[in-house]
Amino acid sequence: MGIEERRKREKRQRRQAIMDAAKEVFFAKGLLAATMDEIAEKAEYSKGTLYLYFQSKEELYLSLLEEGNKIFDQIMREQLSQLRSAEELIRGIASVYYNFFIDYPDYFKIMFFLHHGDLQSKISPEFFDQCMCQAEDTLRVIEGIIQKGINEGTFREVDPWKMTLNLWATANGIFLLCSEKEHHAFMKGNNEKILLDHALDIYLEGLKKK
Amino acid sequence: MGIEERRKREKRQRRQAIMDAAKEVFFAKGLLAATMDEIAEKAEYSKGTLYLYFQSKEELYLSLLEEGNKIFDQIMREQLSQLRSAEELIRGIASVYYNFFIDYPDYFKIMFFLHHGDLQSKISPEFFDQCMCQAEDTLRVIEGIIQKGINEGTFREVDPWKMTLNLWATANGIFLLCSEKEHHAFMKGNNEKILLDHALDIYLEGLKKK
Amino acid sequence: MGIEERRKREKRQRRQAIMDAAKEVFFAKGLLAATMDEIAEKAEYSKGTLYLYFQSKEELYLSLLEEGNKIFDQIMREQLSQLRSAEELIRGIASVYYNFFIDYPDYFKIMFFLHHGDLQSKISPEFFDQCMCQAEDTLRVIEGIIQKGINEGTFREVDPWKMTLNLWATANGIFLLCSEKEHHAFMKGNNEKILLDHALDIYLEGLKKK
Amino acid sequence: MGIEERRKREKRQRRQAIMDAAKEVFFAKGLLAATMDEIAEKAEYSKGTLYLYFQSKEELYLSLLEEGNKIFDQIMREQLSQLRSAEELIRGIASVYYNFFIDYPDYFKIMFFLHHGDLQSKISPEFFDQCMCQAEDTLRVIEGIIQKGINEGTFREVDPWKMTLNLWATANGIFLLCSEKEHHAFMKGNNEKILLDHALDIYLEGLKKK
DNA sequence: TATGAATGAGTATTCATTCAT
DNA sequence: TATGAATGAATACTCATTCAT
Repeated sequence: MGIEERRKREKRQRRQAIMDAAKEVFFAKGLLAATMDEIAEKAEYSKGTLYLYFQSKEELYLSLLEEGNKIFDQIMREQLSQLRSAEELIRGIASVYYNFFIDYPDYFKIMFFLHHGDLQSKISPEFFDQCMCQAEDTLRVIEGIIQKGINEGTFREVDPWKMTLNLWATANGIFLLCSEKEHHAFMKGNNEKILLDHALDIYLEGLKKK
Repeated sequence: MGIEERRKREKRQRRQAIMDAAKEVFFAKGLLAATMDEIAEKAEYSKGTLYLYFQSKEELYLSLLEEGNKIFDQIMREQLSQLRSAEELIRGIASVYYNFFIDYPDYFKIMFFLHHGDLQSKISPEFFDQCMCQAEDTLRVIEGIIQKGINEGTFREVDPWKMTLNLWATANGIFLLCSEKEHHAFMKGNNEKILLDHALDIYLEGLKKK
Repeated sequence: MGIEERRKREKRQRRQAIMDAAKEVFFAKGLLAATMDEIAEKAEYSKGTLYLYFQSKEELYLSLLEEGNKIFDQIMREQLSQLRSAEELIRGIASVYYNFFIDYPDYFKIMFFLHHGDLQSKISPEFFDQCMCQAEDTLRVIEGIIQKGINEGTFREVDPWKMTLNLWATANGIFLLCSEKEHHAFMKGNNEKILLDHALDIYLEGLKKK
Repeated sequence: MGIEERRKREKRQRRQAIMDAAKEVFFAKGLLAATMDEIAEKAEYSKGTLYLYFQSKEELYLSLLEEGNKIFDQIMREQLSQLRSAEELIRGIASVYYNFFIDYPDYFKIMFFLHHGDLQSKISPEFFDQCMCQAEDTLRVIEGIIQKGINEGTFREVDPWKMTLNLWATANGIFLLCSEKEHHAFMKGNNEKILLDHALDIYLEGLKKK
């Protein structure tokens, strides 16, 4: 009885171990430059074993994406239950996004650079769409919050969807900037948190009704 | 004398022809997936010839980056000569950046994705630094403009450097968003220009002294 | 006792089940392209189990050959008991060979293509000899029949062994031709049976004493 | 002037050298078991070089087939110019086929076992058809000779096409038999030539009008 | 200077075989 | 006895780089 369960659990664990190794390698090198050899070595399994769990390099890569999406989805949902004022909600969602970026930088970057390299040609359009839709669902929540702010008279009458895209683009731009340039002198004293908060300060000031 | 000159000019032209071919291929396929064979074919030179002008695939790639930096630098300088109000300057620089993105999408993306995966390990730190410094020079100009706005009493007393980074990150985030998601339903009716203008509207509204 | 017997019987049955699966796969794909995975799946046993019954892929393949030889031997023997005229016997044996080809195409082709490429290097010479000897025994029967025809004055004084080899080669040539070319226009209206009968007509006409 | 020519000639020679090495390996091991590594080693070129001349293992294999077809075609044509009696022509063509088998055993076997392995799936149907048609053209010549013999009153009124297929199948069966069994005791004193002549003796005796 | 021919290390993937349970 | 998990050697094919001409 327990034997079957144990096997399944162990199988899941091995699968996860491979994914963990893959995450490191894919993030460090990118999809194309990463090699199954290196992943296998890092996972401490033979290359053949990798193919028992994933049909191809691409499938392995995509499995990480899926995992990232799921994790973000869950975190999001937990936070959304605590509704407050529009401004607080905006800052709250930014905070969730920031935390995800900090806690799961690998996932974030894999998700973010999905487009890069030759994955696109090997990704099934269905899967790609699925990712987009998941993302849009989340963004629509933000749009709703801005609309709420407008309705309540807190915010000026801006286009809530444009504003949503601006917020998202800004957060991504900041994270990207910090990832790339974090070691550079001109970033001194600034990090994702500080810059994101600063951007929100200005944005919210610009949004508020006077 | 004239002979010497002609030779140099021809040499420069051949080098440029190779870079032009490389640009197309690198942009279409990315650094790793692009092959010297394909670049050679497109340039209508033999593969061997490529190595007379560039020591390696990576050097060829980097030469494009350098070129992009130079072009942007020049455009920037031309615009900076026409100084006006702080707000106009901010919008002006955004416009320059936007035009560069539109006119030279290849350069922009090569510059922008420099960090991602492939190249990182092969780039010489010196070269990386050089790029950073060039970028910082430009950003310091923006900082100066914001400072000017504050001094003149147009803008609130924000941290001009943080604001600069925010603006840059936002523009990049928007361009990236539009590149990746341009074909998706939720981007309908929005493009780089519209979103960038919208972001500036809100930012500038938030920046202005009341 | 009964237990022991049942076990042996079951063991034999499992062995046979594996061989049946192997037959399908080997015939469909050939020795090299067939995989133990596929055979295991078709046999509904694990790959490991296959190795309990057969030491290697090649041994499994050869076991089929042996089986084919045995079956042919048995059919042959049954027919040989009904001796009649030399011509009838020749046609009878051709008919047996034809029926074997039709009823057991898998065995036939495995036997027939034993020599080709793949297996040669891995077959033990002893096993190969064993097959040859089995074949020779059968051919000697045919030789005997021709000799009988000569002795009885039915056939001309030909070399009975050469004639035997001719008959065998002709039958094999026809079967091979039909296997390979059966779908081609120029085979229209002809098949193994028709061509074999036609060849026998001419051969027997040429053999008969005038 | 001569430089270009020399290059072409050398290129052809290198191509031929690779084909010669491939012939040996393919014949010894079969399509599937042969490796590009081994062919490269035998040809004394690097594996990469092979791919400069042939796009794939299969293309290399097929190039041999094509070569074989051409050679046989040419030999055939030369012999056909010397028309004589029907019986002589039959024996003449048999002789040509025999000589081809002796002189080009590699080609013969590659052509003959075209069907084997997984080539069929990778061969373009056009190419396959082309081979068939070439073969049919030759066979139609034999058919014509038999018809001629019938018309002249030399041969009995048999189906000339069936007879043609019989002759072809018999020759192939004999060559196959001799290839496989040449080292075996029961083949002693017999070879392709002897058996083919013997088969023709009987066939022609059976064909002749009495 | 320009070329095209050659190279060989590198990559994803497969599969017969082994072995602990 | 039966399994399924793991292995690693093998294989076709690629491509940046070199070099003789």
